[in-house]
Amino acid sequence: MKKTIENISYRKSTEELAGLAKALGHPTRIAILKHLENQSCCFTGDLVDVFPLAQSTISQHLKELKNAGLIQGELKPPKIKYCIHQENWNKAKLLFEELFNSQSSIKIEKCG
Amino acid sequence: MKKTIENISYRKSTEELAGLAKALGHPTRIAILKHLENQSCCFTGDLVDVFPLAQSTISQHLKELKNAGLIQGELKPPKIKYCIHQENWNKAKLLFEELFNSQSSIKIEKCG
DNA sequence: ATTTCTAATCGTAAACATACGATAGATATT
DNA sequence: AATATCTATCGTATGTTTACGATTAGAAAT
Repeated sequence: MKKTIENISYRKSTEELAGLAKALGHPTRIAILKHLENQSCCFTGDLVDVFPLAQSTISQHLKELKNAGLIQGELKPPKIKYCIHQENWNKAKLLFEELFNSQSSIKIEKCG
Repeated sequence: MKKTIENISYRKSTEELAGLAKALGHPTRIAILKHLENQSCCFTGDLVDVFPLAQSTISQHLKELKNAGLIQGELKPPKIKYCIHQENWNKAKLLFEELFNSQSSIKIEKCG
């Protein structure tokens, strides 16, 4: 990003969808989510055993998923239990569905 | 990426989904796709008028969408007509559906 | 042949992402 | 109080992305 151009603004749903997609845009994070879907929840340590990555790296990925709202962490001292954030997960699902299903049949044919 | 670790390999569908999500992970590219859905197709030049971005930047975004397989370009000299790649679009749709719907009810409860 | 039009590519700067090890903080256990 | 455990955060190196302007390439029209 060369220019510190005043940022282009898009519709809220566009920004949201892009943000979610970005969070999903790494295989490790997809794998973590798939793991959570089977598992109902897990701890950081579990994932460190599953993936050949440093604990700090896993933690970083979890943070991104949490920032995107896709997962939530619950304190279970001394551990932290991560689960899918069901409400946001459903919202995300809807946003993707909207993208993939919204091809209007009334298309503006501008092309030759 | 500090380490030139021999790359972790994930299941094919995980890699594919992550790749697609990454391509969707920028608001400009989401907006381009939404535009294509209404429009049935468009030319690079059209998008340059719609978005306050340089022509080279738009072209770059189109390239990424093309690499991800989400759009295709058809030569209409001297222009190039871009459309949604319907077959891959449907595949992508399925992969996301699979992610969002696959929460197994038989969850392995490992958590306290 | 020259000009015009469209879009890709090149070169580049700045920002962001991904990985690591090391360290710090919070809570149990001893 | 001291120790052990778990996880987040810091600092850092390296690779990738995003933006730009300039240039190039291809086709059509003059």
